[in-house]
Amino acid sequence: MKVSTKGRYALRIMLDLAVHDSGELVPLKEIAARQNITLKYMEQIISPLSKAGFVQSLRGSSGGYRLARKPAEYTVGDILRVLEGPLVPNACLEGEENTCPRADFCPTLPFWKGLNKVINDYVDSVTLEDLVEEALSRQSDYVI
Amino acid sequence: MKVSTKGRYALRIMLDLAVHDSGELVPLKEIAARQNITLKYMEQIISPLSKAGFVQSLRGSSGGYRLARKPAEYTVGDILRVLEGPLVPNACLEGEENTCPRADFCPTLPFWKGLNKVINDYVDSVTLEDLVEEALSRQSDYVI
DNA sequence: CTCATTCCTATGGACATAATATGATTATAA
DNA sequence: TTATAATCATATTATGTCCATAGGAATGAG
Repeated sequence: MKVSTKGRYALRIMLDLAVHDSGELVPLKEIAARQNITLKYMEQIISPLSKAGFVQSLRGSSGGYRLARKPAEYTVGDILRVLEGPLVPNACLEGEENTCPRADFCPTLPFWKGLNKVINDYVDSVTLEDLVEEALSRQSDYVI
Repeated sequence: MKVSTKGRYALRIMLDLAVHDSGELVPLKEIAARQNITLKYMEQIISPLSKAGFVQSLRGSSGGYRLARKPAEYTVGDILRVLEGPLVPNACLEGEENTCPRADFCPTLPFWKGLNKVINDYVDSVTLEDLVEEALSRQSDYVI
């Protein structure tokens, strides 16, 4: 019942990019230093975010990353799902089709659907901008 | 972000006991046959439930299990936590003390606390009795 | 070109999950 | 008492995921 480190780190990376968003590209090396995460591990985490179009990147010297949209336009759920896949508490809720043979009569299915809903409603109710405000109110030097 | 099979099976076992609660002891063999779970695996799952005082057991011939309380007196969260441990989405929320060195300034901590709250509020808002009603309304022969 | 940076892929250790298996212990029925 | 049927306790094994480390290829600016 845990979110993996990849999901949690993705959130920290996106938040770091949001807090340090000056329009300039931010090299991953800087984020790695601030967040105390190894560069090589961060590359694996930001790659899916880039492929999903959540960040813009430029290779080569003086390259780096920057947010593709405004912080208010990302929900935390959006970000977590890129790294975690669907945030479902039970495999029977995954996929379009009901593959579980018990679906038609399973008495616990409504419970799992309800849990799924409260989780996803919540993570989609918080935006990256909310976290930015939280970060600014908590620490003056923006070192997250 | 998944509940393990042990947690899900625990719920099905408790529900089976609730639906077939006639005051008599129910041998695990019967539940295993109805739920299509191997007896040996079920033994591992019901053992913590028994130690937690959720079910009463009697050994020997014509022994078995029975609920220790009324179905309305168990929340689904109670049952899941016996098998899963605390239902927290992030390790930093576990334990009494704040062991995470980032806790004092971490800008994502309030988000995780909020997620933790909606999850636990929900799982504790549904009781075993609610599932019994769901089961009876879904299938006439009570074979869950 | 040269250097910094993104991008791609592979590898491995640690740990958890999901079973399966074997047998010991206990209590009831006959 | 004896056989039976159930709980209880460990151990083993396969499988998979998580968390990271690593090496190198491609790219772009100066």
